[in-house]
Amino acid sequence: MTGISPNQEQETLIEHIDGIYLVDAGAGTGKTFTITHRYANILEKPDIEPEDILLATFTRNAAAEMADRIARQSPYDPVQLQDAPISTFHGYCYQLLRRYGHEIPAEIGIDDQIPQSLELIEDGIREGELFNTFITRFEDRHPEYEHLFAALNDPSSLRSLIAELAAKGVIPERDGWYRDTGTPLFGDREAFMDLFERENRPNEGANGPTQSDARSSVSGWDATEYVPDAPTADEVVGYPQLHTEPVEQAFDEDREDLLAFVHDVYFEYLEYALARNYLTQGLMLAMAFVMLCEDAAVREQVRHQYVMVDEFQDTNELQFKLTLLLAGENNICVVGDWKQSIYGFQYTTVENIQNFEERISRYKAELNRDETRVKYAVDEIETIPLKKNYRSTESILSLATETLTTPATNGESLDAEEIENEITPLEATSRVDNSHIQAVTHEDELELLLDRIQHVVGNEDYSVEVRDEPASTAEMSVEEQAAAERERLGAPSYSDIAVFTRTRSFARDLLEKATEYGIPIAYEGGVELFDTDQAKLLLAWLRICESNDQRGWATVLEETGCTLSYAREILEAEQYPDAMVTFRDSLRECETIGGFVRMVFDEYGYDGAYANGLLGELTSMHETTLATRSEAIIYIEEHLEAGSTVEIDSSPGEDSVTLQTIHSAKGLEYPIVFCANVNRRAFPHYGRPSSGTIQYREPIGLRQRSVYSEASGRPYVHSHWPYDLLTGCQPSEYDEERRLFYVAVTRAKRHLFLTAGDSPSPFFTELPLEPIEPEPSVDIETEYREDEVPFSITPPERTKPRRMSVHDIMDDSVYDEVTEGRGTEFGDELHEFAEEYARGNDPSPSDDDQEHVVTLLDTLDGTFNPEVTAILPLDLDPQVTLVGIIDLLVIAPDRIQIIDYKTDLTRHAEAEYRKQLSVYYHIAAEQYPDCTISTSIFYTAENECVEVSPLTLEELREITMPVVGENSHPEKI
DNA sequence: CGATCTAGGATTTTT
DNA sequence: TCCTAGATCG
Repeated sequence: MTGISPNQEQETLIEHIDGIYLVDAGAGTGKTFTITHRYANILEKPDIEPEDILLATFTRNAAAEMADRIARQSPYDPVQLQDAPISTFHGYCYQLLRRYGHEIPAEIGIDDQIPQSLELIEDGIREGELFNTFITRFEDRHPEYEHLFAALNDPSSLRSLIAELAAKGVIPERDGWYRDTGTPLFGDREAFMDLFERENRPNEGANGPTQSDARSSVSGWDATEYVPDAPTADEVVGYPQLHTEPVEQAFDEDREDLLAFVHDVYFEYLEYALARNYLTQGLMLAMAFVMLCEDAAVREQVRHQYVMVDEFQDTNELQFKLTLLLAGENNICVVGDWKQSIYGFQYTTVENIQNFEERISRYKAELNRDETRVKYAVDEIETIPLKKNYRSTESILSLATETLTTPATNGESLDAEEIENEITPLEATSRVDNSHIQAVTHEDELELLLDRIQHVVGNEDYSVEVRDEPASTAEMSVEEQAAAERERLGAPSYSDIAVFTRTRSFARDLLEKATEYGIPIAYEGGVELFDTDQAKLLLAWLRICESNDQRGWATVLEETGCTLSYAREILEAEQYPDAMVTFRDSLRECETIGGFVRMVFDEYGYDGAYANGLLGELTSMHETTLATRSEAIIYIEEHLEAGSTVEIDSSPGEDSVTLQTIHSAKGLEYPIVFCANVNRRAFPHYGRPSSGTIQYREPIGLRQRSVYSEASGRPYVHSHWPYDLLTGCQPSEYDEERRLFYVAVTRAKRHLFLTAGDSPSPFFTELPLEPIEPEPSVDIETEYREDEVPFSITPPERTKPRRMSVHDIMDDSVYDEVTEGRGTEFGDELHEFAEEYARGNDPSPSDDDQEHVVTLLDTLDGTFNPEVTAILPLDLDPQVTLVGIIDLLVIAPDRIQIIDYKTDLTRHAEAEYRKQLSVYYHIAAEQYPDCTISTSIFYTAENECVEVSPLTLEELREITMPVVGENSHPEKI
C-alpha cells in the first residue's frame, strides 16, 4: 500500500489522538494502515493499556486483521491483544451483556435474567423457526388482535420489523416504550408535510403546469380497493395536485391498535427469547443499550479512554448511541466513507456519518435528558479527509465520481453540484494512467463477458502490475516513479480479473456458462446450498424414506439417467429397482440425520464442498420438533424457499477470475474489474423490500398496508388507503444503488468494463462513455465434460402449500369464551407456568389452576415435550399445511398423550377445540403409527382432563376447504 | 402532432 | 416500484 511511512493527512490523524475526529476515508486511502498506526500510537502513551482503547469494526474478519496488524506495529504481541477490545460491535456488546447484564431485563419490566450461557442466534432460518413458534403462540393468546392477524399475509415478517426497530433504537418496556424510544413510530407530521408539499408541487410541462409527482404516483386511485368509507378518487386527486385534506387525514389516522400490537409483539418476543436464553444480534444490542443507560456503575467500569469505530457508514442509530455511552472521554474517532454505505437493508443509516455533527449533539442531549450519561463535550469536531488514493489510476477515480451523479431512472433529476460538494476529491498516486475504461454491450451478455475476458488475458494493452519491483519511493522524482511503475507492468492473467454483479443469479448464470467453455472462474461468497443437486437428491431420499414420496422417486430415477417415459412407467407401477429399495430400507435404519446424510453421499460418491457443507448444516440443526427426518425435510424446504445462502469453503482456484456480488466485494481491489449486468431492472434495482404488511418508514412512522374488515358485508382484506396515499407522496431514493455502483467501480486499479445485455440501464447509458458492441466469439479452453454434471433435475411442478394456523379453522366465537372468562393474561401465565413445570424447572404455582396443572403432570408417565410445533399437511388443492402448537406432548413407549390446557370456565367451545386437537392427533398418528394416541383437553379451572375423540382426516379437509379461499386468498371486490 | 395519461409486465443485497 | 406502448386530449 503506502510502503512504510504515512502521508501527511494520515500522519495528522495518527498523531492527534485526543478529541473527536470524523475521518472521511475514501476508497483506497490506506484506512486500515492509518487506524492501526493510530492505535499503536495511542498505546505508546504512558498508562495506556490495550483495554483502554475500544476499536469497533463491522466484520469479524476486519477485527482479526486489525488485531494482526496492530501486533506487527506495536510492542504487543497477538496473545496480549487477544483480550483487547478490538471487536465487532456485536461481539463486544455480547461479552458486556453476559458479564454485567444479568439483572437488566427487569429494567424494561421483564422478570427474567440474562444468563452467562446466553445464546446469540445468527442463523436467520433458525431464528425464523423460533419466531414462528412464538408468533403462533402469541396469536393464540391474543384474541384481541385477531383482526390484525387476519390482515397479515405473513406474520413472520414481523421479525424483520422488530430487527428494524431495534436498529433504530426503539425498545419496548412492559408499559410503553423505554425512554420514549417509541416516538419515531408515531411519525413526524411536520417533516412529512414538508416532504408532501415538495412532492405535490406541480411539474413544469411545455404547456404550463402538469401533475405533481405525488399526483402521478396515486393517479390510479381506485376507491373500490379500500374499505367502503375511503375517500374517492375525486376527493383525493385534484389537478394538477392532490388535495391536502385526505393526505392529512391519512397521516392522522387512528393507529392506537397497530402501535399496541407492534409493542406487544416486540415486548413479548423479547420475553420469549429471554425465557429461552437466546437473543438475536439486534435485540442483544438493544439490551446492551439498556444496560449502559441504566447501570451507571457498569457504564463507569467499561468506559474506554479512547474509542475508534471503523466503517462508520455501516452503523445504525443504536450503534451510534452505544459508541457515545462506551466512550469515557471525548476521544472518539470514527472512520468511514459515506459513498460506500451499501447496507441500508440491514438497517444501517448513512446519515450517521453524513450528519455526524448534528447527530452527536442530538444523541448526547437525548441520553442526558434525565441523567448525565455522556459527560464530555461533543461540540468540537475535527474532520480529516484522507485524499491520497493508493489503488486506482486517475481515470478510474474520475469515472467513480461520475457514478454518484448518474440518474437511476429516466426522470430522476439530481443536483450534481450539490453532490460533488459532498465528495472529497481523491488524488491518484499512480503515475502511469494506462486505463481502458469501456462500456460494452451485446444481446448475449454472458458470451460477451467471456469473450472480453479472453481478449484481455495475456494482452499487453491491458497491462497491470505483475511485479513488486522496482518499488517507487518518496525520494524519487515523479518521472522516476513513473518509470518504475511502468517496469512493474505486464500482461494480465485470469487472477487479475474480477467480475462484479448486482445479483447472485446473474453470477450463477455466468459461472455456468464459463464452466461450459472451460474458462476458470471462481465464485466467492454465499452459495444457495439448498438449491444444489446434492441437496435435491438428499431431499428426495428423505422424502422416499418418510412417505415413499413420488417426487422423491422421480428425482432419484431421473438422476440415474433413465428416460422420462421409463421413469413414469416405474412410478405408475410403483415397481422401483431392487437396489434402490434395498438402499431405502437401509437408510431407514439410520438413527441420526448425520448418518443418513453420510450414507446418501457415500452411495453417490459426493465428497465435495457442497456435500460437506450440507452435512454440516444438517447435523448442527437443532432438535425442536418430533421426528428428525421430517424435520430435515422441512428444514431443507424452508431454506430452499427462503433462498438462504451458506458460505462454502471451496478449493482455492489457481489462476482464475473472481466472481462475486458487489456487496461481498467491499474492501477488496483488483487490477481489472468487470461491472456486469448493468441492465434495466437489475442494476439499479428498483423497489424496496416491502414485503411486510406492517412497515416502519421515516417520516410517516408505523403503518399498515392492508386491513381486515367486514364493513362491505363479508370478511375481506382490503388495501389500506392511508398507506397507499402516504407512500405515494414519498419520493423514491436511489442513492444507495449509486453508492453500490461507486463501490464496484472503485475496486478497479487499472482497467474497467461495464457490460450490459440488450437493455442497458441508465447507469450504463448515462455515464459519459461511448458504448461499443463487439461481436463475441468465445474459444473453448478445455473440453466441457458432460460427466461432471451427471444429471439435471427438473422437479415436477408443485403448488406451494398454504400455511394456515389451526385457529383459522376454528370458529371465532371460542375466543369470546376465553375473554369472557379470565382474560388472556391469565391464560398466558398458566401456559408459561405449565411449560416451565414440564421442563422440570420446578416453578411454584401461584393459583389454583397452576396447582391443578402440577397435579395433572405428576400423574403422567413418559417424556414431557412442552410447546411442540405441529405441522400437518392436508391433501387439498391448493395444498394446505395447518400449523399449531401442542401445549404438551407426553411420549411413553407405546402411548402418546396430547394435552391442551384451557382456562375457560365453561365448556361451550369444546366442539371447536376438537378441531384443533384433531390436527394434533393426526400429526402424532403419522409419526408414531405403532402407538395409541390420546388427545385431551385439560380444563385447569375444574381440574379435569377430558378426552376428545378426533375427527377424521376427511372431516378436517372438509372443515378446512371453505376457509382456505376466505382466509389466505381473499378475492377482490 | 405533441404532450400527457393509463394499463400491465418484471423483481436483491447479507454481518 | 419503473417503463413502454397505446389511448386520449387539445
